[in-house]
Amino acid sequence: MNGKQMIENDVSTEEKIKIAARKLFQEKGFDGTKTRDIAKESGINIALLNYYFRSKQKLFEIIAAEAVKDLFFNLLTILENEDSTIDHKLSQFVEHHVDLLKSNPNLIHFVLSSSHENNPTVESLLNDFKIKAIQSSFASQYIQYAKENKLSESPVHYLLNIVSLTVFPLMIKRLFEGGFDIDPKIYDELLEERKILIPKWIKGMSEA
Amino acid sequence: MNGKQMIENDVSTEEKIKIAARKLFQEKGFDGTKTRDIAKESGINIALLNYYFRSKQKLFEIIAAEAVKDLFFNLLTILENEDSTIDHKLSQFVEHHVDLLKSNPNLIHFVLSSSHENNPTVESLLNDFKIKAIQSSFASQYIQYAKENKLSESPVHYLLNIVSLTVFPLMIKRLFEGGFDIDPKIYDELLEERKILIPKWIKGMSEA
DNA sequence: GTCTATATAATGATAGAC
DNA sequence: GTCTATCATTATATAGAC
Repeated sequence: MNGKQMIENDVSTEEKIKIAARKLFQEKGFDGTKTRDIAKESGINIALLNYYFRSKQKLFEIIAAEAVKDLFFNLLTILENEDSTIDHKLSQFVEHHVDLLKSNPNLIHFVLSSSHENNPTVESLLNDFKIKAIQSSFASQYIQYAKENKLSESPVHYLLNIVSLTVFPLMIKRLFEGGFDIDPKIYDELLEERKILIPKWIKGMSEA
Repeated sequence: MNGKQMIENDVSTEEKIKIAARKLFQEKGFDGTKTRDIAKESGINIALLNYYFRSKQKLFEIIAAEAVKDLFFNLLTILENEDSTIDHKLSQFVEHHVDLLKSNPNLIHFVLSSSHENNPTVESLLNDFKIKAIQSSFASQYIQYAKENKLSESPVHYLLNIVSLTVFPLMIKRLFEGGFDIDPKIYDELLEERKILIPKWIKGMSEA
């Protein structure tokens, strides 16, 4: 058995390429990222990229698929937890996304941009997720919750509000900090505060 | 005077190019848009594009600058109106942006993407706007308002919430409709409802 | 598996005729 | 002002040696 190429405690070439590709695609998008840049960033050459992934397009699709999963997989887990109340799911949703997007600020932008550019791979992955979410136990749990709490507006508003309040501030983090010499910690603290504030606000909104 | 090239009731070549460029840049970004595509879309050829705008880059900068202005110019007018209360400005803000982004759904995405990709032109335009907003009469008016209403949280949260609730649902309009056969009118009606609901919600949040 | 060299295609921009 | 033809560069992908 001398085929063992991936040494323990090290990173395989394939993974090196993926790491570089992920970084560049998420920063500059598909068209803005050149295979040469990926090769340089990962310390290999273009031939190897094609050896492992056959084409830039195929490599992109792998990266995009993983990004969608990163963004949505844990979300489904949260939504489908049968032992959790709607209120608890709300708290978890906010906490999870603030943490996730603080550590990977480009993730949402990448997924939104890719779907915006009518990327079929991303579109179909997003669609799969939407179907799963609608079919999940969360849907019926939420309907029950809305009845009990006599939520007057459409449930779509309720969900839109939660996502908007949580995700949008993470999307404009750079915009907020750019230009001035604002310490990134200030905005990070603000985001931490929102983990607690958003559930509180959502309550207040329903009662308004 | 035979130099009159722009015929009444018609569109100049320069404008034709800009219209095509605006559409494509906003859909596909700088790197995704090819000069040949712009030429084809506007019914002219690449040579003319360079004749009028010297380069793809310069054309992009013009389009990007106009997009930032479209997004922010009216906003400053709303904020700086001395005869308007904070509450009224809030209503105007929501109404204005729902209308603006319904008619031009790509505008925000384009501006956010461009700033995301560290486009210096867009960055500097956004920065100019931020300075103007901070220096505007709105800033002091808001501080006064916050005191009177004893708003407990940071004013940044207050502003973030308004923008998040207003803008984010417009950013994911396509995402929401895509995949299923959802009538776009449904989401449009939802957005219309938000013109009235968001100011109400914001009140409720402050009191939570 | 990894590299260098190269084929093939596309892209931005210009020259020069009309 | 507008066009066709063309150049120079860059990009993706592959061939073939090691």
